[in-house]
Amino acid sequence: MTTDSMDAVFQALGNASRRRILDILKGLPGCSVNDVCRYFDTSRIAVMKHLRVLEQANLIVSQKTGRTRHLYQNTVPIQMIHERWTTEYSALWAGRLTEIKYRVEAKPKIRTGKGKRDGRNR
Amino acid sequence: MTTDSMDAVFQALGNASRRRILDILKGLPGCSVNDVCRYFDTSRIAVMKHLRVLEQANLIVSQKTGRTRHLYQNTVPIQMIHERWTTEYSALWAGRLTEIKYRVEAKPKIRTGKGKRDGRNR
DNA sequence: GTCATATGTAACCTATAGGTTACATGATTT
DNA sequence: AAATCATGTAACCTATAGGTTACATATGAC
Repeated sequence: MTTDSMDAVFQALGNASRRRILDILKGLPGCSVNDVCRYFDTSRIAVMKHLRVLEQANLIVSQKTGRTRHLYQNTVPIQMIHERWTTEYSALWAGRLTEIKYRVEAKPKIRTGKGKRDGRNR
Repeated sequence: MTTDSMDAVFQALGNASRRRILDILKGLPGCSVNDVCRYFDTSRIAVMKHLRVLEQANLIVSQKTGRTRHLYQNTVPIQMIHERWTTEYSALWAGRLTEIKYRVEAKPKIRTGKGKRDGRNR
């Protein structure tokens, strides 16, 4: 999982309406766009934008049959993040802070151009 | 954990620089703002804005001694989300999709005012 | 064929994200 | 005391988020 796709997943999850859509699709797999809209007070277009964000983050998939678009939750990205975290932070989850291996490496900083007039802002 | 704080946590995690800061603090607990800045090519102010977002999401805490501000990761919010997900999506994690209980309830939709001229956009 | 329905697209608006430079302030060092 | 250093704040800029209305298109029903 690339860092860009992690960006997309977390950003998509960073909105209560979108998390709610995932809950709805969990309960009504294959439902239509209008079905989802019934749960919201906002316009259909706003919901469709949320669906677009979720689809680009690969958190949902859609399949069109006729004129209706059927929506399904895709649990793979959340599973991948879950697995990654449980391995990477396993010591933290268990509360065993001392077991964490420190492995941060400082990359040489270059910071070319783009101003930097006042050195105190570095 | 309120939905607002979940918003804050996920939004904070939805940025690679901020996730990187968490990794840095995991490896260098108690380091200063300038220490963190050495890992980035952006200005110190940009890093401080990321730190503000992380602190408002409660993902880091800071303690000032003298003129230096010491930064520490706070694992509680991620632990809470992890726990919530492992209970709520436990069937999904294990790949047992059929075990999920459907429990979505449709709230009556009212949608007062604010336009709605074209009914097709509902 | 006509009409209603489900979805898609375009243009617009306002608030926020993420970056910058300039400047201010308190703590250490010399 | 003076200089330096770590941090904080203010003002600004551009791109994106999240919402709206208006319009377009394709499909199902009668």
